[in-house]
Amino acid sequence: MMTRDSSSVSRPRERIIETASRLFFRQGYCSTGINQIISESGVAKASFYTHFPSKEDLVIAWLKQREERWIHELKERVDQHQSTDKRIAAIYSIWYEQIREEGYRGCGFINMAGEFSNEESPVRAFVRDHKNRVREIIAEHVLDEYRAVMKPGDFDELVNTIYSLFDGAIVQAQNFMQDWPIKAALKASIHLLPHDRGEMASPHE
Amino acid sequence: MMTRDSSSVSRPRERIIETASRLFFRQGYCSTGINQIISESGVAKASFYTHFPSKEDLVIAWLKQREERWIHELKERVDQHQSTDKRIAAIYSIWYEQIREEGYRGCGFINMAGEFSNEESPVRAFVRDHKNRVREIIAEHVLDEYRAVMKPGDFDELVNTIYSLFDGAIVQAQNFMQDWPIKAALKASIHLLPHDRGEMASPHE
DNA sequence: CATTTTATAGACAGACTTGTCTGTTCAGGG
DNA sequence: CCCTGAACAGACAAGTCTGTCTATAAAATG
Repeated sequence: MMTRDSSSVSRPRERIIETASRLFFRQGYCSTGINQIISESGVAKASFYTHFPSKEDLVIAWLKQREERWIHELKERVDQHQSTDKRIAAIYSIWYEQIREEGYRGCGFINMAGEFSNEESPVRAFVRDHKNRVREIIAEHVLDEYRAVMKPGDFDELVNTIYSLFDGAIVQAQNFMQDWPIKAALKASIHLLPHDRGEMASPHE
Repeated sequence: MMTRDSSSVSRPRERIIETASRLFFRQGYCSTGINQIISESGVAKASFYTHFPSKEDLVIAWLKQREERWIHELKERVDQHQSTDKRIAAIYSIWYEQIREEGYRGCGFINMAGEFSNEESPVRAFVRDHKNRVREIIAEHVLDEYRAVMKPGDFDELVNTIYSLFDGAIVQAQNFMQDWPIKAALKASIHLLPHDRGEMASPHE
């Protein structure tokens, strides 16, 4: 077939990660072989193994890159808005766009973790750390204005709940290949915020 | 090794499904080979292929059995209680028990679906149907008393939200291997019910 | 220009995959 | 008692997998 990714525009290491990104995400870890990765990224097998000691090292490298881009994108979208409502909407906006694309595959991190049953595995550890970082963004960039006016325990619980709702919506959307889980979760998240909650009339912003 | 499942107490077909249940759930679909299944269930390869035309037919047969047991268990637990609050707690009680066991692996259906990227695959279709049936149980066995007092659209949205929260909690619990997502989701689900709840009754547009 | 690094193609090893096939053993029913 | 059907063991086919190795070519660097 020879479907070179972007020929030789970028250096081998980048080409490999870019191809792995596409294939691991679309097909999953087990169902993607090294041979497909090297052939589609137009790289020799030996070159592959000089850059990555093993297949698992590659998937970690990919997750690391994905994490960086993802956290950056998330912060950028959230920080564009002042009101908590709009900030919550911002974190959902990414998924709202993705679900519209062909072949939606949900959260790459969750999907990868699902294929590694050993919870001590580096992949599982990385995904756990990633999810903690997203959780922190929700706490510090999205819901921060509630921290002062709530008991610490209640605030943490609010963060956890909104985060569970978020991940649940992503998984459900992947399952049904429809966007109603995203919509419902967004609405419910705003509804879960404590006090006043007037349907309209958002004073700030 | 010869780790026969339950020797020859049950007929081959049952032994195979029981072993597949354990291995597919714990290790995943791709990481479990036919050879391991036949060796651990103490069955000849030829016997396996007379009962199941292919590995995929086996995983479907397993999911079918799991579905029946699961739906049965769920209904039984829910119907023991009268109040909606307790009924919601009942659906979480299963997971609350499972997370305490060694090697928690979350929802077998979600995990399987994650390994089949082709959304037309029979496995994906089955999981989709399963999730719809669980959703129906939430609507008809858990939240039914709210149906009459809400606008149909609002009721559906409530069901969807509580269901997303449910699945999200399972996935998060699997990720962190802790039970706080279950606790938080249970509390939030009850909080999301309309009427009297906490501060005031909001018209909920 | 020479040397060193880096990438290439592709053969190869060895283990593993699903699935087929042959032949044996054994229990139940006529 | 014999015969049929089901389960058994295990070799085998054909292909996959990850990872190693050799040998050549290109590019970068002194």
